[in-house]
Order: sequence, then structure tokens, then C-alpha cells
Amino acid sequence: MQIRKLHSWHVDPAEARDIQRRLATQVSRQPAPGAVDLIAGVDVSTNDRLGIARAAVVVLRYPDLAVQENSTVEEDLTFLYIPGLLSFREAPAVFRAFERISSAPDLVMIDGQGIAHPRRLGIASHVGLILDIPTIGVAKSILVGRHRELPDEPGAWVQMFDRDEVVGAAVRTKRGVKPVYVSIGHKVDLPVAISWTLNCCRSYRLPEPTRLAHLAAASRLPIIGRY
DNA sequence: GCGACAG
DNA sequence: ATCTTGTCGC
Repeated sequence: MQIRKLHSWHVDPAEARDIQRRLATQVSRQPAPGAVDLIAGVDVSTNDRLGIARAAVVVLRYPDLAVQENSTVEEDLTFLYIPGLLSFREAPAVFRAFERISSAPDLVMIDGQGIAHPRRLGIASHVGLILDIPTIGVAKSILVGRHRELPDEPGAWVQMFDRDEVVGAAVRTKRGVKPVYVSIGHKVDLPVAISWTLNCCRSYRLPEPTRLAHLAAASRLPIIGRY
């Protein structure tokens, strides 16, 4: 798929935060109409010792969730991990991976926050905006926001608040385990983000797109077999 | 000023 | 994120 433009990633943290505040105003929190046949999962693994990021984009067909395509690429790391600035570290590798897929996913689930972010521009929103594609942030832990306890029942969810603003939802995808933290990335609303997350869950805490992308980014995605 | 802090 | 096997608990 074609990437419109890349940003300059060699920026200092203060400039990065400025860019985020500017881009955040362009994020769409409304769902884009259209059928969803292909869902992509995105994850990045990093190795500071080697200075390398490995990004994986795994495209699944819906509803069977069979793997249609897998693009895994490596990219030099040029940015430290700073809470709130994750996309400046990991997104370049993600864009590289997207350049090498032939199909066009209708929806992308990204490991990390969407608007549940101090400046409302987590990596899921940033990537969605640049690619101009609907994205959902599915994080394993919280960056900002608080929530009430939620029932230990698959499908249960509660809103997450930053101050008095709803920034996402804690979603129980499986009994007896921590919830995942779902937020709008781009071109979806919160109900849509939550329902697609649940739609894509099988036997694990993480929805299949993100779970398989994580395996791929860690080079643990077998060509054959049940996993 | 102090603590919190996606991956 | 990453270093990493077996073990404890539901």
C-alpha cells in the first residue's frame, strides 16, 4: 500500500509534543462507513542492544480470522522510548511494514493507545491519521485514564476517564485476566472500537490481529499450525 | 515538588 | 520492549 508522506522523525521531545498537539486536531472520532473484510494487526518489538525495531503487520480475513498476509520488517531505532512519545520510536517501522503489503485492510488494530493519551495522539491515532485508515488502539496497560472495576465476564467493559473526558474503555476479553484498554485510533467511535475488539477475540486475552502481530514481530508466527 | 508513565 | 523454566493457583 502507498504511504502519502513520512514525517521527520529526528525531532526533539518538545517538538514531538508540538506535532502531536497539531495532529490530534485532525483525528476523526466518527466511524467511516463500509464493510470490514480485512483486519490488520500491528505490533513492534524492539532490541536496544542492536538498535533495531521489528514491525509486523498481519492481515486477517473477517470473520474467519485466517491469515491473509504478513509483512515483517526491521528498521533502525532513532528515538528513545519516552512515555507519550512511543509513535516517534515505533511508527517509522510500522509504515515500512505497510509499504510492503499488497492488500488494503479495512480496519487496523494497533498494540498501544489511540486517543487515550496525554495529548490524544497515541500510536494508533498517529498511524491511522498518516495512513488515512480506520484504526483502533488496543493496549495491555494504561498510559492515562482511570476506570471503575468491571465484571469478570467476557464482553464486559467500562469507560476510562481522563479528568472528566472519556478516552477509552477497559474491556474484558477473557475471564480471569486483566482487561485490555481500547481507544479510538482514527475514523472509528468507541462503540465500534469495542465491538471489533470483542469480535476478534478467540481464546486469548488479546484479539487475534494484535496477538498474531505480536508473535510475528517476535518471529514466533509459524507458517503452519494452530496457535 | 512528587509520583506516574503505552511499548 | 527485553532477560526466561518451572511453578503456583483458579
